[in-house]
Amino acid sequence: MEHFFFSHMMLQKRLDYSFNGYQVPTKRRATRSARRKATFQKGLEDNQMCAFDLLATVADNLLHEKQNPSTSSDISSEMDKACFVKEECLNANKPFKVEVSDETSCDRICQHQFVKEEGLDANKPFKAELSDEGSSDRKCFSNISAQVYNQNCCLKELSQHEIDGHSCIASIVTSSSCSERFTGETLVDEKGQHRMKNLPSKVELGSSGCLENSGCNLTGDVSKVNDDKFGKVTIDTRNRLCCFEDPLDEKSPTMISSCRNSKLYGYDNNMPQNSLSKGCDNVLIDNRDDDENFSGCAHPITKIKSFRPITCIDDRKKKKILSSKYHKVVQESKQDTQSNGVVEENLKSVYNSRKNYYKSQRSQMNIPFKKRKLFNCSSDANSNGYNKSGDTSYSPKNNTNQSVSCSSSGTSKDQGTSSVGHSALRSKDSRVKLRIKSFKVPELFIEIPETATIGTLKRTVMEAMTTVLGGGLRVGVILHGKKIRDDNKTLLQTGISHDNHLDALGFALEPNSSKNQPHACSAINSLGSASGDMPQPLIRYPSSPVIIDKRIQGFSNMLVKHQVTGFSNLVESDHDSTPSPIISGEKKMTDSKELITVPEIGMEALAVLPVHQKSKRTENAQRRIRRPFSVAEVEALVQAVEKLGTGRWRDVKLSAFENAKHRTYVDLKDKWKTLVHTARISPQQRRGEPVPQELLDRVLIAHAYWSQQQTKQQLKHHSKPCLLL
DNA sequence: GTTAGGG
DNA sequence: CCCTAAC
Repeated sequence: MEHFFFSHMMLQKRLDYSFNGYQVPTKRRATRSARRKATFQKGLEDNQMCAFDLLATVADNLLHEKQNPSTSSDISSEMDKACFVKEECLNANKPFKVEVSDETSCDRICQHQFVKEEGLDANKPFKAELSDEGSSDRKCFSNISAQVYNQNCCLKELSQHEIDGHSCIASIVTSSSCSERFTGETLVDEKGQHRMKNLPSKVELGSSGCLENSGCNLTGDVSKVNDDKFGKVTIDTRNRLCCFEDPLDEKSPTMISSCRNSKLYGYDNNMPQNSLSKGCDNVLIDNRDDDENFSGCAHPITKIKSFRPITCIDDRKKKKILSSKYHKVVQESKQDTQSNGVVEENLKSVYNSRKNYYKSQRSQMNIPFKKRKLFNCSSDANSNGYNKSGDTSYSPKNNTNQSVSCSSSGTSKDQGTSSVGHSALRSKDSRVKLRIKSFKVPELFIEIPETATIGTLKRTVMEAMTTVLGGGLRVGVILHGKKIRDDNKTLLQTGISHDNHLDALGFALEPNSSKNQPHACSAINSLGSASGDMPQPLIRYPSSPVIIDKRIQGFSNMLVKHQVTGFSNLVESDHDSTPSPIISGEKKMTDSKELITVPEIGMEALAVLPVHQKSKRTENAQRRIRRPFSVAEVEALVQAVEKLGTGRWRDVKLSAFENAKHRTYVDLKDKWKTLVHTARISPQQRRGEPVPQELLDRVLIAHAYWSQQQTKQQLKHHSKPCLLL
C-alpha cells in the first residue's frame, strides 16, 4: 500500500487541497426531508450551520442510541417535543445551548436535543471571534479546540489537561452571543441508580463578558515542543495525555487549543473556522504514541507540519492492517470500540431508532440516510473524530433560565447534601447549560491529480466529507482534557456542574466505529472516472493519510459547493465530472483496495475515511419518496387487476398507470400486496388514507379469483404429465 | 426486463 | 419502497 501510494505520488503530480474545519454539510438525500432541508438551506449561506446540523444530528443519533427501552417512551415523547431549530441559527453565528441536567450522565450531554427557547433575549455579541488575520495558514486547526469559559472561571487556568479524547474536540465557549437559545432536553438517566441527588444546579455558564479575559492556559505536565510566532504552542503530551482505552484512539492526535485571549471560533462566515485569532494562544497538544507517531492535527502556520502518511504505525500493526481483510478489521475495531461501551449499541440503536429519528426530525437535520446500510457497511469504519470540532459555549449571563450559576453548582458538589432550597432549585433548574457553538469538520487533505476534473475534485472532497460524517460519530465529553468515559456518571459527579470544571469542558466528535469497509469502492465505480488513465484522487487526513479511491467520489462535489456557494444545490452533478466511468480491470481494483486499506492505518493515528460502497449507493440512489396511493389509484389498480389478474403487473402498469411515471409495476404489485393485506385486517388496524371497503372487497374477490386461476394453472401443469402417463 | 416475495 | 432471487 505504501508502495502504491508512493509510486503514485511520484508519478502523478498532484494538487493538494486541504480543507479545514468544514462545517458539516448536510445529506444528500433527495427525500422529502432532504428537500425540505434544501429549502430550508436555501437561504443558508453560512457554513456554520452545517456544523449545527451535524451536531444536532449527532446528538439526536446518540440520543436514540442511548435510549433505554425502559425510558424510550419518555425520550421519544421528548423527542417529539424537541426540535432542532436551525433556522434561527442560520444567519447567525450563534451558538446554541445545550441544557443538561446535572443528573444527566456525562455521555448524555451529547445526546441532547436542542430546543430553542424563544424567550431568549439576545445575548451580547460574541466577542470572542477569532480573527483570521493571523493567516490563512492557520486553518490547520482541524481538531478542535475547546475551551470552556465560565464566567467565574475565565481567568482560571486549567491546571491539567489530560487528553485522551479523540482528535476533535468541540470547544465550549462562553459566549452568549446567540440570540437564540437552545436548550437541550434533559434526558432521563438511563440508570436510575446512577442518579445522584443533585443539587440544584442549574448552571448557566458562559459569559460573553469574560471572553476577553478568559484565559485558559494549559499547564501541567505538558512540555512545550513548539512555539510558533502566533503563539501556538504545540505540546507533546505523549502517552501521558492518552487515556484511551481504545488502542486506535490512542493514536489519534488530540489537540487542544486554548485561547488565551478568549478569542474563539466565531460563527462568522468569513472567519476561517479553523483559525484562531492572533491574539490567541493556541496550544496544540499532540497526543502521540511515540515519537515516531507524531501526527499533529493542527497545522498552525505552515501546512501540515506533521503529516505522515503511514509511518505512524508500528510494524506489527501495519502488517496486520495490510493483511487483514476489511471485515476483520471492522470487527476488531468494533471490539475496540466496544470497550468504550458504546459503539455497537449505538450503531444498532441508531438504526433501530430510525423511525423515531425521523419523527423528531423537524429540524430537517437528516443525516441519516439509510442508517442501516450505513452502519452495516461502513459506519464502523468511520473517521475518527477527525471530523469536526465544535464549540460549546456557556452563557454566563443570566438569561432567563440561568438562574443558578456556577456558584450554586459548586455547592451542589456535595451530592449527599441537598438542602431544601436546593431541591427547589433543582426541580426546575438543575441543568447545566452548554452552548455548543459549532462542530467542525476537521481538516481534510485531498490529493488529486491535476488532470482530474473539477467534478472529480468535488466528488472527492464530498466523499471525504461524507465518509467522515456519515461514518458514524459519537460525542465524547472531555473535561480538563480528560475524556470522561463513564457514561453513567452524572454531570454532578463528574464535576461538570461545578464552576471549577466548566471551563474545561469540551466535546469531541469521535468515530463511532473504527474501521473501513473493504469493498467500499466497488459501488463507487459508477461515479467515477476512475479509470486507468485517470489518476486517482487521494484524500487523506493530515496525520494519517487516508486515501480514497477515486471511485468513491460520489459526494465530493457537495462539499466543494458547499464551500463555495453554500448549501443550495449541493447535490449536483456529474456532468462536470470525469467522463470515463468504468474501471478497467482487476488491477485497478487491486489498487483501490490497497488504497482503501490505507485508512486503516490512519485509523490508528487519526481519522479514516471510510469508504463504503453502500454509502455511495445511498448517495446515488436515494430512496424514492413515499407516495401513498390515492383512492382513485387504488380503484384503477383494482380494476386493472380484476381484468388482467395478478401476475401481469407490467400489463397492469401499462393499462392503468401508464402515465404515472412514479408508479412502477413493482409498485403496483406491492400495492396490491398491501391491499390484500389491508383487506384482511380489521379496519382498526388499517392506517393511512382509508380505502373504501367496497374496493377492499373487490380486492379480496379479485385476489381470490386470480389465485384460484393461478392454482388451476399449476394443477393443469402438473396434472398434464399425469394424464399423459 | 419481469415476477414474486421477503424485508 | 427496497432488494433480490429466479426466470
